[in-house]
Amino acid sequence: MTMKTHPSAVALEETEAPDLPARALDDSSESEGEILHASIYQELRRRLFTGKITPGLGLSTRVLATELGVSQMPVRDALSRLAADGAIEIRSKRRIQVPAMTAARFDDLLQCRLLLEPQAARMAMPFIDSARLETLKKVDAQMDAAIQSGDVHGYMENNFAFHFTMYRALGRRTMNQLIETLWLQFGPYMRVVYGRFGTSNLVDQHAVALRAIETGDGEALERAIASDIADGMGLIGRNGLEPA
Amino acid sequence: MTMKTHPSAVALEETEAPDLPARALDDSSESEGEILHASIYQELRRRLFTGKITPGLGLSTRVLATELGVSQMPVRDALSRLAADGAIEIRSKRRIQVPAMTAARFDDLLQCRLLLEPQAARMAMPFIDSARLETLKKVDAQMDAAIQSGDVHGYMENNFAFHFTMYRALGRRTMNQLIETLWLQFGPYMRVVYGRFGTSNLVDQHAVALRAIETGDGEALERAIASDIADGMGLIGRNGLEPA
DNA sequence: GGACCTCTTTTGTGATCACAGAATACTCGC
DNA sequence: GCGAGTATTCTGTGATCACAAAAGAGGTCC
Repeated sequence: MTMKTHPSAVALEETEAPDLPARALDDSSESEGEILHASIYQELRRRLFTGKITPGLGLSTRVLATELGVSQMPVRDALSRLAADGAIEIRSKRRIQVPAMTAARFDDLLQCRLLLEPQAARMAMPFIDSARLETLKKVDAQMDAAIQSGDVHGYMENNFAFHFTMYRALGRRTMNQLIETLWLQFGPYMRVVYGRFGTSNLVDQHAVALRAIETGDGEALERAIASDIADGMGLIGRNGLEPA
Repeated sequence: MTMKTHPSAVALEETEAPDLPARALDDSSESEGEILHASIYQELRRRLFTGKITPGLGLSTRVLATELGVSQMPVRDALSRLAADGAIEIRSKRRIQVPAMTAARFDDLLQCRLLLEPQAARMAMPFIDSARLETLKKVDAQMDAAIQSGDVHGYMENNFAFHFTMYRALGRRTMNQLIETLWLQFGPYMRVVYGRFGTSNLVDQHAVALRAIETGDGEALERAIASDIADGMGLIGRNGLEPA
């Protein structure tokens, strides 16, 4: 409706989680700020990672387009990519939505996370310099604060930042891509569960991980991340999932 | 150029590897034959899996569109999805191409494969019924024949069929998605290497895997798949990669 | 008063057009 | 003959239009 040629100014925030000091190497940055559909893709990813988009929520190309001030086209492109990631479901001529979580899918995601992330953390450890370690500590502190105050969104953002600050220290593009795919899929669901049950039951395995990094104990880090995943998602699994 | 309204008939072959008797459960089938861009997505995936699209090859929306008899739009959608999978690179206003393989990326892919596929095979083993086992044997025989006759394309198709007949027996959508992402990325490259060095050096670890399945030895199957991956890609790695 | 049918609205999908930038081909000058 | 600069072609990107199908709302009939 009445937006002729290239609106140019799109109110998109940064493509990453907030206050990550230096974006990790590799990463699909380059100069994507100029390409509209790429910006929108990153923006929607961010919303999924941090649970701003909840499952069952109906997404619409036109609605998103007007909301972001662009035409359908770049939104379509972005949604296509997200569909390829498995983050959203585009059912033919019907509605676009975040797929519902089932017990089977949850187990699937959990297993994949346990297969990839502990190993990724262990491999990344040698590349975590003091700067990154400081970042991790700061993020962890912010996450603790969020847990204390019951700030679900803050918790998820900092949890995301913590994990990917580690993984991205390793330059492995494909491995990060796989892990991101997983987060894209369970992110929306975690938000729902945390919103329903609060963050008070969350235990902070990150402290153990930090100690492991400081002492250079790769195996301990691997175990800590595995526990972190199993604990967090185990809590969700018990509470949030109806028997499928 | 002169193709007005919906050409309808698109010369797309099946979305899967050829002569897989029953398409595995789960799988993104539904009724996607009707959606154009989904068909094209599957077609391009097939070409990537089996190495029909080689790295460095320039892809163009318009060229592909006219080749397939459709407009740019569905091709664009399909390419967007493939870009999300990491299978192709869309560099802004430049050209779309299959990313070049580097030693680092190769190691990355290899490591990811070793992390996921042996486990996937092991978990899938209980679900490999006699029908699937027969399929595996047949595919393996065809693969051997392809190796003997130096038929690179036949080898790759049957190798693909062998692995995914196993993985898809397990219904894990996300895990399969991750593995498919990996194959999409190294598929084009394998084709080049095999084409350059022939298939004569290939050893057939599949026979060991088949025996493990028949005897119900999960650990042996896991080891066999790991060896299969390491052998095959190790051969490539030594021969095909220039020092990056 | 409730179930069924119909009409309207909204949706994703595909096609076409327009534009800016990159890559290639071509030409001119040295 | 060759290199540099220019012009043309081709590219992806974004916008707009058109259409069929699905969902929702409304009314009607029993």
